[in-house]
Amino acid sequence: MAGNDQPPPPPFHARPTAPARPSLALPPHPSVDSLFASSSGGGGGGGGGWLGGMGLGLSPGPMTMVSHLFPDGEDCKSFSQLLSGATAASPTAQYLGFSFPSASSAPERTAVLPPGELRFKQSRPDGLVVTQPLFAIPPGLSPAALLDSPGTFHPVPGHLGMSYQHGFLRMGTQGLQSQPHHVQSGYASASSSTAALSLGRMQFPPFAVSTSMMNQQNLSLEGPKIIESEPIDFSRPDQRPPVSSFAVDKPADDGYNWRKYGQKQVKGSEFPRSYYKCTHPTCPVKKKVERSLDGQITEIIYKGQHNHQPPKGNKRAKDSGAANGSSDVEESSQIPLGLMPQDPDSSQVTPAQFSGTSDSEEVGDADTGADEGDEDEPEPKRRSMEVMAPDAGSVHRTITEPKIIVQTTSEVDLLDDGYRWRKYGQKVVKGNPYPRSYYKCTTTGCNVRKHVERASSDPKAVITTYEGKHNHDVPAAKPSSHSVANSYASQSRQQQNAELEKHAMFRTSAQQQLTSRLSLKEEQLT
DNA sequence: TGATTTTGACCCCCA
DNA sequence: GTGGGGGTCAAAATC
Repeated sequence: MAGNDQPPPPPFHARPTAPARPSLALPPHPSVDSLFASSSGGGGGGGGGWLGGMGLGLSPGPMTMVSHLFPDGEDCKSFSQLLSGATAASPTAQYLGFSFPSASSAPERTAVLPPGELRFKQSRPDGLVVTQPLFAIPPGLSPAALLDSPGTFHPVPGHLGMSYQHGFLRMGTQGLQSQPHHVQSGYASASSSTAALSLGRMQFPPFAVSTSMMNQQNLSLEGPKIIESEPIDFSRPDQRPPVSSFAVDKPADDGYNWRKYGQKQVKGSEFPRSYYKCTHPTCPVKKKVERSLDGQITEIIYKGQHNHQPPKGNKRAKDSGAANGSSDVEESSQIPLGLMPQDPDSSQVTPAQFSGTSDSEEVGDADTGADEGDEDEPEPKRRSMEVMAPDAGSVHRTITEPKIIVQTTSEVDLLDDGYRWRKYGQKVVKGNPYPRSYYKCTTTGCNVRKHVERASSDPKAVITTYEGKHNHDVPAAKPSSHSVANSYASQSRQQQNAELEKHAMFRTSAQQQLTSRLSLKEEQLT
């Protein structure tokens, strides 16, 4: 009995946790390009619909991108919103350092902070959309909680730094929503992972981070700045920088046009499931998409096989391409967020396909150069390739996987994070005179990697992206001139590890797959 | 006005 | 046979 007989779905915070569902999204169509051809039936239509472009060529990029920006006068409680606002208009916040701890999938989205520290609840901003600069607050971070926490969010004057990363920010914001939802879930959603938020000198404990932040490719620094200024009182509308918004509400853009014909709260899942049909008259293909509150696609299941070619020059593609200003976001909205670990049960994802994922992490580029020649291609497109390994299959699954830690290291030792690393790659990225470097933890058996990227405008501004979780303790401390910085880093590490430790048990097989694939890739490189 | 989304209701499968 | 749950329909709403 569905529908009418069903009692209204319980509030998310009350919903039962769902088991981790490792899966990989494989659009039924092999054409990578089609993935990016913005299509999807989305569009016009009334009602609300899809929040942002889900990844996978997708919209809220798999994430639903939402478009609310802080309405004037509205009491903004969303930390992400606050940050977004600050970022957008206030130089003060132009250099906010975010530190996202590694990769383990966070089974729960509530990060318990030490007494006196911020407590990031499961709440996720509900569809925050900022034009730019976009600031990403990982889903799982409770803006409300953050702000409500006494004495927690007080940027140190002159140290309120924000990593001004376009791509990353865009990605990150994709899933943000304006209204925080306190979701209590034990579901090890791949869409979240622990992460440490670093605000200036403040090291916030791990919190859930959406996979939307996982793609390193978007981590390019564009004009990071460190500005000395008074802390912003985000609670004051008058101090909130103006921000514009745009709405991105569309289903996964995989080159085909889809029409949503239903949505339902599925038992056992904390996320609503949307049903789409290919709009082609005779095409039987359908797909089910589950999205998390922050708009991220947590799962996509394709059913059937297209019996036609992807529409060319579909409306979506045309529209998205023309979008001014927001086009960037739109574009990013189509970027699959984070890793799309292969479904352990699926044999449809090949290593090559997966490499696409790595590609998005740049590591892939450095390692294999597989994307040589694609450099001129829009990153979102390349990124989508990772996920889209469209194989006309009957059922494909996808699930986002958090995994990258992004942290600006203006105040933290650029490379000395306590672990030992071996540089295995470096790459010069277009538009950035400084090469991106790739490191691998030297500890045997540890597959953690990190990618260090310097801002083109300020070599001191670095984004370190961690991938994976250390399976060992921090090596004996080594002398460092950055004692202070390291103390923060150390503290952060401890918190991260503690959190990771806590989440370890929830690690999904998907992540294991990821690890194995990374290993494979590494082997291929060597 | 047409396309698309929303959403309650209905249908069907299965334990 | 019954009820739960997933999938689909279709009117209404929206753009």
